[in-house]
This record gives sequence, structure tokens and C-alpha cells, in this order.
Amino acid sequence: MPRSPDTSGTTDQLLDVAQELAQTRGYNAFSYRDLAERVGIRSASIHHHFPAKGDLGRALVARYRDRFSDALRRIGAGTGDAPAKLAAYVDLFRATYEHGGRLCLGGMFAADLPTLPTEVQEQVRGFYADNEAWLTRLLDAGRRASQLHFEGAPRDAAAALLDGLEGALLAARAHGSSARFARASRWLLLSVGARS
Amino acid sequence: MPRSPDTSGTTDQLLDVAQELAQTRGYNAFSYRDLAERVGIRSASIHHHFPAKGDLGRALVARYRDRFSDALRRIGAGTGDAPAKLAAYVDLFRATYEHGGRLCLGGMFAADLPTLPTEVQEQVRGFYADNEAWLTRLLDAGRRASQLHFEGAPRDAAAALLDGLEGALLAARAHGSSARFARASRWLLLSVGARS
DNA sequence: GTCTATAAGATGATAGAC
DNA sequence: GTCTATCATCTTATAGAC
Repeated sequence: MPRSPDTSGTTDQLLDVAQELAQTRGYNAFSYRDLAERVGIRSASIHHHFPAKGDLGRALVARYRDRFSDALRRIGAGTGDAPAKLAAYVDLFRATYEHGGRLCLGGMFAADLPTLPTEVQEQVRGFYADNEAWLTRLLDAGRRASQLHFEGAPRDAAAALLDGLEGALLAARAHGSSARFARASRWLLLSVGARS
Repeated sequence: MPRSPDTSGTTDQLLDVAQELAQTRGYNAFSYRDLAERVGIRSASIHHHFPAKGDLGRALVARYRDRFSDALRRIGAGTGDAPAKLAAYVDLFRATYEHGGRLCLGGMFAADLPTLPTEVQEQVRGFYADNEAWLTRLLDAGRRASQLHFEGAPRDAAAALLDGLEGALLAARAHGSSARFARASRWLLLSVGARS
């Protein structure tokens, strides 16, 4: 009988390693050779899985975006109130930093944007759109339910929240401090009136 | 009689062009050849001004940090109240985006951090420290004077503010929209009770 | 201070054998 | 699906002439 989806296939292994390098060093600071050495095959073999580096980049953001959307759906379907869901959202970013000091792939690729193939650029914009839309809905509903308290448009607060978290990852890694992330993110929650 | 400091010397020209490329594409996505073509000399000649790329990187952040500190001093020495000074601070970042969709060099190099020579890494951390210290003082004084209104430690608000602005530049460029920056930054000002 | 010439190594990529 | 071999190009960097 067939096993559950073999997640250790070479393609997945390549994606896993490439994602780590992309989140840590950025799109332009890792090579097929870097991947090859860590996965244990020759760099030429990678082209069988991803003919061009742009194909790898596209697959990378597409998968990241899918997984992130899944996480948002899981949080949204949960039983907690808006502050709890917001805390769970923040925790997604905290976990990213704890995972070897990684940045959000969306944020990292946003920094690399003009150097990326256009299809990858579009995926990055999609990642931002996903997050802003989800956050806007959560903030709006939370305020209507008097669970959150802030001034201004939910859409603006959502943008500021996402940007704050992306920036907090950047700063936390620069400081080499998870506490630095915690301080900035705690304040963000406070600023939308999410008492915890 | 000698002219005022010749700012169009080759070294300065190289720094100017390198800064633009660094803010736009990142440290690893521009080469001595890119600089050479734009400045109109041969790439080998650049090594006379900056023997290794790390020297260029260090000079780049050092100058950026100096200029930024000057701007902070100017704002701090101004006559306005805390909300006005905060708005002027935000405007520094807005102007960066308007200047050809550039990111903050500090934020961009924070994204490139692990690929940077260690001396450059230290300068980047220094940039963050400069900004956090300056913002902390401003926020603290502003709240004591009842010109700003927010909860939590000024140091945490300062971190969140800086991170929000770095992230807002990233997002604005991804969206190709100065309005996107305006929305996020306006909300940030609102969140510290800076009525404008 | 800028040039030509040159180097060693990296990079993304292809062809073709196994 | 992975390998060896090979490629053109790019990248940082040096030596030495002008």
C-alpha cells in the first residue's frame, strides 16, 4: 500500500533547502551549487527539477503563499476572539524568527523585488495582498465586536500591522534578539487595543 | 580661491551610484561593472577608490548613517512639537521612497545582513541603534509633554515605529504605490496619538 | 587616477551518457 | 533522475603601463 505523500523527494528537499537559504540570505545570495552541496546531488541535476532559477523562485513563493494561506484559514476558523487570532497571526512571524533567525520569505523577496523574474514578483505581490485582505477583515470584525479598539480604517491598520511585523523580523535578526521582535510585536497588538 | 567641497569627485560619484543600486537592488545584486558603466570608468579603476567591495559597503553605510544622524539632529533642533518632529521623521522615509522607489539602506542591508562583511554588519546595527535611541527620546519627551498619547514603553513604541517604516517602504515598493506608504505611516502616527 | 591585461573562481545553464 | 563534461558570462581582484 502506498505511503502518504513522500515529502522527502528530491524536489521537496530542494525546495526546503532553497527556502531556508532564500529566507536567510535572499534570492541573489544562494546558488544551485549551494543547494547541490546541501542536498547531496550535483548542481546540474537541479535543472531537471527547476530548469531555470526563476522556476525555483516561483515554486518557492507559490508554496510559501499556499502554506501561509492555510495557516490564515486555520486561525480564522479557530474558536478564539479577534485578539486571540491576532496573537496567533503574530506568532506565525515569531515562529519564523525562532526557526533559525529566518525572515518572512515575502518580506525578503520584497527587498529583492526588482531583481526577480516578473512571475515571482507577482507572487510576492499576491502574498502581500493575501495578508492585507485577511488582516483587514479580522481587524474590522474585531472592532465591530468591541474586541479591538483603534482609530482609522481597518485597511490602514492592516497595512501597518503587516509592515510592522516584516520590519520587526528584519530588526530582530539585525539585533540577534528574539526579545527585540517580542517588544515591537507586543506594541503592535497594544496599538489595536488587543488586551492580552 | 578653492571651491566648496568638490562633491563630484569620482569617489563621491561612485558612492552616489552605489548607494542608489544598494537601496534598489541590495548589496549582492550590483557589481563593480554596474558602477563602472554608470560612472564612466573601467571596473578595475574602482579598486583604486575601494580596494574590496567590503570597503565600499562600509563607506556606504557609514556615510548613510552620518547623513541620517545629521537629519535627526536637524529635526531635533527644530522648533516644532513632538508630533511635528515625528511627522518630519516619517517624511525622511517618505522622501526615500519618492526618490526612485528606494528602500532605506539600513533596512535593505538588514535584509542582506548575513552576506555582509562583519564591519558592515556592525554599521547596520549602529544605524538601528541610532534611530531607536533618537525615537525613544522623542516619544518619551512627547508623552511627558502630553503631545503624544500611547501605552507601553517609549522604547517599544520606538522599535515598532522604526520597524513599521522599514516595512512600509518594502510594501510600498512591492505595490508600486506611494499611497500604500502614506496609509501605513499615517496609521503609525495615529497610533502614538500624534494628531495632525 | 585611470587604463589594459589577466587571473581564479563562481554562476546559471546545456548536451549527452548511464 | 543523476551524472560528467563543457560553456559563456560575470565577479572580484591584482599587476603593471601611462
